[in-house]
Amino acid sequence: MTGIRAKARLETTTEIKRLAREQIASKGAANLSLREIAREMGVASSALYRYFASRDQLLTVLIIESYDDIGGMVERADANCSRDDLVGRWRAVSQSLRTWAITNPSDYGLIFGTPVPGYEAPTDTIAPALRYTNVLLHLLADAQAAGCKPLITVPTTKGVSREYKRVRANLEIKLTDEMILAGLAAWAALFGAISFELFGHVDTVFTDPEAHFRALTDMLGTQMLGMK
Amino acid sequence: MTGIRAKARLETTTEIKRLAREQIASKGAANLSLREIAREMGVASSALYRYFASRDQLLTVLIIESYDDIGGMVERADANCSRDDLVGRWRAVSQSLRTWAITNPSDYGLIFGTPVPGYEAPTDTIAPALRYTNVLLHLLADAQAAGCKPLITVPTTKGVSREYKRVRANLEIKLTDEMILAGLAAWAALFGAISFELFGHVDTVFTDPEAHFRALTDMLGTQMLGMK
DNA sequence: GCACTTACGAGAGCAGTGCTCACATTACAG
DNA sequence: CTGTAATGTGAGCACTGCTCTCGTAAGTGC
Repeated sequence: MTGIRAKARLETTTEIKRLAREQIASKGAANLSLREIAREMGVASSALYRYFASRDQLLTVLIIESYDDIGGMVERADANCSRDDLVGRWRAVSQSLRTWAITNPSDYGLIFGTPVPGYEAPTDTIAPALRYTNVLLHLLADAQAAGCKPLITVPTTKGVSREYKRVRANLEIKLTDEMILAGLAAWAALFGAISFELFGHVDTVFTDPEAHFRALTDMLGTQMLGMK
Repeated sequence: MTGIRAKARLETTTEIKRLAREQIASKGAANLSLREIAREMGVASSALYRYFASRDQLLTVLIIESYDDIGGMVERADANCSRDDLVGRWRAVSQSLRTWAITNPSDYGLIFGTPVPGYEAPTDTIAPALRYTNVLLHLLADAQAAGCKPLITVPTTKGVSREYKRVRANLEIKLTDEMILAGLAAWAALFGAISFELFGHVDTVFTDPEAHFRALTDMLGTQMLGMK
């Protein structure tokens, strides 16, 4: 395997993925057609199977790349802020998420939308999927270290404490129950709002969804980061 | 059109829908196959087109029915509570939503998941889609009438106020900006949490997602309904 | 009760899909 | 320079949504 073939292979692979993304964007993931990709590339459809074992595998690769893309985006947005500007970091992170989602709606749907039936996310997707989550977790940890406390707290039941204990163990970050709850709430609201906007559940109501999104995330930030 | 044919038609129609739901549940909406339905019914595939103009139209009908189903569910949950027990109503509404979503995951995906590509939701779906939304809106209105104020408020910008003005006009309910923001935040968090749970983004973390969900909605209720 | 219309189902057919396989070609390695 | 492994081909299988023609059966007006 000298350079020539390897290079050609890489080029063909990326070209396939590029055309696949194009198709997904214009006609949706469900209508992704390998034959059409082949047609556009002026090649026999069977040739594509030298590069991807199946349609599903192609989709998986695209999903992993999307996870990495969004992860990098969020990491960069966070890194651009001064470490102790927690509110600013939260704003940057949430804004970058929404921006990415709007710029790549089909990729967002691929990740956060209805799972493809019978499609079991391979373990390869787990690590990339955690990248953006880790950014928020570190933000929460830093907030806690800085003495932030969520504004609203509710009495936690035994069951919840047990669950959050498990979360703590999984994450190796020792957040308080209140912080975990606040973080998960903000997380859910964030993706709920983005999904609503993207999947067309609010488009008849808002003309400027970004304004609302800013107000929403500001509120979430206030709740989550509380008084320092 | 005397009874006999009309009755037969109704029966066939419901049977088609039943089998379609079965298929969607087992293999996903994208893999819904009219031919397979026909096969299971022991009938020619073309016969189905006497009942539904296309696969998309069948999907639309199913979506509308799901909207009505979830709407009725939420309405009943709300109606079962004493009118002035606002916290209880919020709990009932959010719980019933999650329960419905978990009981009918494929229907939830149909409504709140990635839209089927190229599928433009017909106007017929708008009215049923508003049923469950109205329940929350009336809850918010009652809360405001009872003197509730959201706990956390953020300074609203001009842009947001303008947007919320439009919301108010559309809804014919005069909620304050703070109430609208709190309501939308709770709404987003609710569906974000349910989507995460259903679409498998948290199943590695929680063993008892309901406990967390309860804590989450309690917190949202506290924020939204505040001090009476 | 009879003729007419309408609803319904059958089955062939079109264009598309994912995927497989035997076969040729071509680039690389020893 | 020869053997091997990677690559592309094109036919083919089984499937899909959907259309069209055609025969039959059910309901309707007189």
